[in-house]
Amino acid sequence: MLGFIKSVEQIILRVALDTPLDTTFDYAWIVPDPDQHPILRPSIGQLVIVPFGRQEVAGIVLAIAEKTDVPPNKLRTVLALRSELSPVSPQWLALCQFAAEYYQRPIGEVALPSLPKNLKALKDVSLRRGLNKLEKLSTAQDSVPAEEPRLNPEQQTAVNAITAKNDFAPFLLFGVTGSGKTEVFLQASAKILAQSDDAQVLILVPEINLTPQFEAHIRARFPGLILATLHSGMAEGERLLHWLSAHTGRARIVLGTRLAMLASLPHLRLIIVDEEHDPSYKQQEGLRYSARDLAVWRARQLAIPVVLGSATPSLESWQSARSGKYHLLELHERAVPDAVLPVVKLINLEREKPSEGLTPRLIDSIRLRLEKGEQSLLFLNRRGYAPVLACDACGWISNCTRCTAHMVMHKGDHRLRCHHCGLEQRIPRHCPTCGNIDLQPLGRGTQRMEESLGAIFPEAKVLRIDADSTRLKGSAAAAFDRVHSGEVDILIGTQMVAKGHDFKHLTLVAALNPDAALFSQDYRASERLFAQLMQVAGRAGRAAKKTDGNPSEVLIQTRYPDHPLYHALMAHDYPSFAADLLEERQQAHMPPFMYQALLRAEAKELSIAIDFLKQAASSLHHVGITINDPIPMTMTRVANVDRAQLLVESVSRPALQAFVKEWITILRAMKSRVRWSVEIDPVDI
DNA sequence: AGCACGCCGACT
DNA sequence: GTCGGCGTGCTC
Repeated sequence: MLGFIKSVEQIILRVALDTPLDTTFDYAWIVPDPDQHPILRPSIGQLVIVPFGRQEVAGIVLAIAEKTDVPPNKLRTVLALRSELSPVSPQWLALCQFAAEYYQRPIGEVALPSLPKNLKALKDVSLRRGLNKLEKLSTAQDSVPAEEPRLNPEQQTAVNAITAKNDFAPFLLFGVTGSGKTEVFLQASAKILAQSDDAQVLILVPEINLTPQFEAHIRARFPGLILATLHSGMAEGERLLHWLSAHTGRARIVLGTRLAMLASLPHLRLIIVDEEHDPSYKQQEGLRYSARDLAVWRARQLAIPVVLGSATPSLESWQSARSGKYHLLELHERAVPDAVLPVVKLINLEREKPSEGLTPRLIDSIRLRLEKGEQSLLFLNRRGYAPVLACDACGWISNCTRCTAHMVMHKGDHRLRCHHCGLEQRIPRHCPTCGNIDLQPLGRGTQRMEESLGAIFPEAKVLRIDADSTRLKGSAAAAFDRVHSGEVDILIGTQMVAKGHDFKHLTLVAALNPDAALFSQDYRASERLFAQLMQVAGRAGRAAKKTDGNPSEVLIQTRYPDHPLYHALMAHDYPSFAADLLEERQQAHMPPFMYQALLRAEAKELSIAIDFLKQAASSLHHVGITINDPIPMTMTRVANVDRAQLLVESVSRPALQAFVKEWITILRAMKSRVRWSVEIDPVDI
């Protein structure tokens, strides 16, 4: 009897769980009797199901120990070991560990949310199903790979540099739209994949809409390869399958958005971040990580190359390239056949009065394109019909009752809608305060523009692409297809239309009202505006030269035609624009010459949030750390919650890290009822 | 974060 | 009489 009991061996598993509690959790694992079962020993990186309070949750084994400090009456036993799933690698755990420390969150809150839900399910049926499906994925392929276009010398230099050595090497690939960055990505990938028969390449794009066309490129070029895609728009079953194919090493190329950065990739040999400047690489909730920054860390850890590509790099990356931290690869020419840079012209709104938001010159230009059978793209970064509804008689305006924001008029479904909290109501028939029935929409959104265009050009096919018109799954792709097919004459859209798509029949691009960003509170607004306009301008430029030798045209309606941003844009001169901004940033001690952390606080009343931040500000002082005054956020109230923030700065990243780490401990101990969070390297301030 | 327990207000 | 509000306490 005694002998039998002695043979039951217990070991301790240290497990990471998805909870804000900043610890790991110890569980007992009873090693089954080796006489009856094959020896089943858990290993580090294995997925387990454990009891946690009254719940049962998934966790990851971080360590295995002989004993624990947890009192025996509290120690509970692992419910199940997902041994059919190979453990995640120590390198992947190290990536999560790094992200957890850098962004000041427990590791479980990094590692577990990055796994597909079906993997973490209490029952292992979906995992089994996924693994079965994976088995059946065939690599057999009979189609012939599309031919590799010849590279121009600059592209060739870039490919050679990227693939030159088996070591960490960060590259900034700088080149305008059409300069052939994609081709560099594809051929560098091809080389890396050819170097070993298990190598994996990770390619990140800023948004879901861009995955299909990149996917098409990859499939054409690598027909025999298993490609996994990872983005937030996937069904859970599909996501599990793709994640598994990456994790097991079967997928050789993984294409995805920001969240793909945290995929398990055991044989990762190259990371590519396309449009690296794009703000969507920064997660804006939960763990607020920068996928681009993690890409560079992960590449260093694995001693592999990483390529950041952009026509308008982030100032952070540009500065790193200037300082020699990154290797700059430049593509000057438009490598795509028949492509020339579009001509950028400004239309002075002070001199040319617009009607319905369109100046006569712009209307003439659109008409000209219509007559030639070419497409026009109008860029207006404001969805809805009108940003606000107002009463002329008493001054009432359609403010949201829960936010510091206007409710936007949406004409189609006859509603006022707050874009921040989702509050909706019918458009009132008369003014809620004075009863006046003549309510006026103020300003112009894409819907109203669409309506005006229809009236001015009744013969033209007008298509609107924005978040509202593409709400249904697959409708965005369908809309873009209609543009590609040439069926559409005039395209009106928000920033959704600015990214990625090359429209072959497009020869006119117009920015209708970009000025607002010039004088924004947010010092990054002009950097973003430049990138956005450059990007939207890049949509044009193929068809015109082919037909009549004229380059495509970009028209910008502005009240500030002398603004340096527009001049840099006309000259297609990102480097001098960036040099000016960097000079300003250095003078003003702003990023990338300064590191920042932001403490945000939310409360029912602003004063409560501010008081909390004041208390936080005085709770800790370090040499070399600047603590600014608490300020209400620009949009103070969202969904009936008041928000304020406190910026902390330092020229030293480690000093800032150390400060924040200690600070968070103090803030937790304050036991305030205020909801707060700390963000490292914030982008919206 | 969840989730449960716990003690006070307006309802079938 | 109870359904349910959210305060606070705990999670190996």
